[in-house]
Amino acid sequence: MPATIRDVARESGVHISTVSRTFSAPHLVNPETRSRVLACAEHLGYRPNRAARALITGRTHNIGLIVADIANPFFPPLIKAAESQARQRDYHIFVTDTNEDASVEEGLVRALAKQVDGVLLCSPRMSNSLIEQLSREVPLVVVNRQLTGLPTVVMDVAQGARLAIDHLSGLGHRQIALVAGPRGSWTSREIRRSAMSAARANDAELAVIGPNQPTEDGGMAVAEQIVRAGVTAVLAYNDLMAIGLIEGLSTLGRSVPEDISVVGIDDIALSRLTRPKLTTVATPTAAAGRAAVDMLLAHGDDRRTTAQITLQTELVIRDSTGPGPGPHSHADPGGVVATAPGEVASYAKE
Amino acid sequence: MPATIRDVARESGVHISTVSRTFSAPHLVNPETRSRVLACAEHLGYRPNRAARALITGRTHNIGLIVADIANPFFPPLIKAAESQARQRDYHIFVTDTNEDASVEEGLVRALAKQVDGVLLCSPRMSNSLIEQLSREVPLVVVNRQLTGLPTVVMDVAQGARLAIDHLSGLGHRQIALVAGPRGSWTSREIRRSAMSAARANDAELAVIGPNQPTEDGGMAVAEQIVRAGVTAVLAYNDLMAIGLIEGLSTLGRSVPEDISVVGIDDIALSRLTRPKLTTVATPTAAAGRAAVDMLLAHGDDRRTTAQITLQTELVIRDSTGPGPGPHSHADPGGVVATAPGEVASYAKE
DNA sequence: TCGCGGAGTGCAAACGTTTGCAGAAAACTA
DNA sequence: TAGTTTTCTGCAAACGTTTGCACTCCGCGA
Repeated sequence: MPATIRDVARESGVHISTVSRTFSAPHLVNPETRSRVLACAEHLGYRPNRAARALITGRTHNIGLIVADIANPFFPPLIKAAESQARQRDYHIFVTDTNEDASVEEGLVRALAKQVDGVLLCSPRMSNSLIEQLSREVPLVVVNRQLTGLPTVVMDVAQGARLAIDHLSGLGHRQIALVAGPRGSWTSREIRRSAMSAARANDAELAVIGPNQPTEDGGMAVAEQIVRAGVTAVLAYNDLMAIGLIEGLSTLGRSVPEDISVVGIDDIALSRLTRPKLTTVATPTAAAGRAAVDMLLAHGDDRRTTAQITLQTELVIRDSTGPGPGPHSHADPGGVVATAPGEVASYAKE
Repeated sequence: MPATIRDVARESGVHISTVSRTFSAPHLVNPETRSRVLACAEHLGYRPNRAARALITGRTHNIGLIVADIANPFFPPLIKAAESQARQRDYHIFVTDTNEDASVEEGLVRALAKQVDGVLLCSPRMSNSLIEQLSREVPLVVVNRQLTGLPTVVMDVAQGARLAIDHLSGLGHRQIALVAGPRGSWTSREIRRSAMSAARANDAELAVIGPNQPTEDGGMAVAEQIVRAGVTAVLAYNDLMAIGLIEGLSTLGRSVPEDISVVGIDDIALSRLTRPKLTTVATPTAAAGRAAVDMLLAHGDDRRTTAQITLQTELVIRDSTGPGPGPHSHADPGGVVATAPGEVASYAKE
């Protein structure tokens, strides 16, 4: 029913190849003919069928974007940035959600493989080897996990965790808990590794709790363990968990930051709106989205760039952290200036 | 490079049509042949090219889902529900975001048109006539806007607004403000219409403020106007604005609900986590997502169902509303039991 | 006058599938 | 046994594009 290239050709009295060229290589056709063709196309409401085009050219001009949980406010800024970056280059982003489920993830990549020119895999939960295998079926850029041999974009959460622990130690906290993220999360392991070494360096004890669901409920669920552990400060895997935890603590009669200090990670918009406002490690999510799109589109046909990008993080001190029982050091607990969130050009190369 | 149907045919010694049938009509091929073909396919890593298939069948097995703002927590539950509903029927959902921009919206529908079997248009900002025009280019289901002649899914926000105003009036509020949503929003108009008539019925005055951006910032931005208007209660277009507003009021030294009562709409997860917890009108977002997918897929080839579905809403009373200056009526301000959020089968037909 | 080159266009073969039709073989039915 | 149906498979034409090649004109310089 919709007009095809043939209809336009008939109506404008030229061959279909001329119509095709009018759209995909305008300089090859006589301006006069071109405008006639365009007029007919307009009149018939013709739009080139991208699927048919893809069949020939091998490029769909679509990019798949797979996230663990679209309801996690961490992702939307990344998604939006990726979308606008893609749109500028005449690409479309198709977003899908895996429900934090590794097997769904695999199926989605496979399903997407033939309909897109590449996939942005954010915060994957599947195994490294599976990712490597999939990367042979479709160009992949992995976000939030480092993986040799594949193009990746990660945030420097190790630095962030270190800053957070230093901050808490500086406030006099000696008993700190780390609320871990989901199983299979590279970021969670990275945070843990770095937080442990930072705690050791500060003579603090670090109790690791988890793995947990990275949601408000997940945070709320560990409140009791936190209280039982007797810690005076907590670093949570993400802001959502931190917020849930604060809520959970309050129902147990503990207040933040008076009784317990809490630090989140991500700096989602929400963390400015809760009471108390959340101290957190800001991650440049939008920049990550843009960078990922750039990397995917960068290597035109010479497949398999394996550039690795690490984006800086920054500690943002708000109201959910306060002095602990220990001696109050006056080491500067302030934030480190990081990659400006709006700056694409300034990816720090690793 | 990736294996095609021809490779499989060669390897298994049958014609390509047999391979094709092995996948798309297995009952037509001899079990023995079929298993041989499947083995070869497996071995070669063959997956049917959906684009090529779509060219012939005219069905892509994809559905486009366009939302105004993916960062608005109202949408994710709808998206997830739609995704899982679609997945069950072997369809994929492609989500895109318009940044609340009507012109982007139009472009997206057009771009999506050829790559999907239909589009779910959520909370559109464009004109009715444009929507109707687009619906001739691609099957459309409109969510959050009523439109004759097109299949639509809406929430009964009129009822919700009425319940909210009744609740506030019952608490003794006589000067109420309505913080409107964005220009072009059907829902916002509907709320306004209903709230005005409910206010009249309750002998209360209703000041309308807006249109506004439907975000935290949008809510925060009107705090001053609210204070100047001298109202004692507010109904906000959505929870996000309500939360922003509460924050804004607090920086102006007004506390909720002591000085001013605030009611939101949507019942996003977050509204349970802010302090005070938000009184709000719950909308069955997940059910809407499922219903929309069902409607799109329902009319197989007999295009153009024009069923209209209205989902019930429910008032959820939490901590952001309290007694006003006026006489305290004892009319029941309680919530109305509505469509269970998990129930798909129970869409209320209009 | 001839030859040459460039600009514009048409031709037809692809791309990877599906599917109506037809033929062959096998399995029934009478 | 012969006829009839069923089951399976192959053939070839689509689907809507892109693109290398070849052709025709036309203008230009020698």
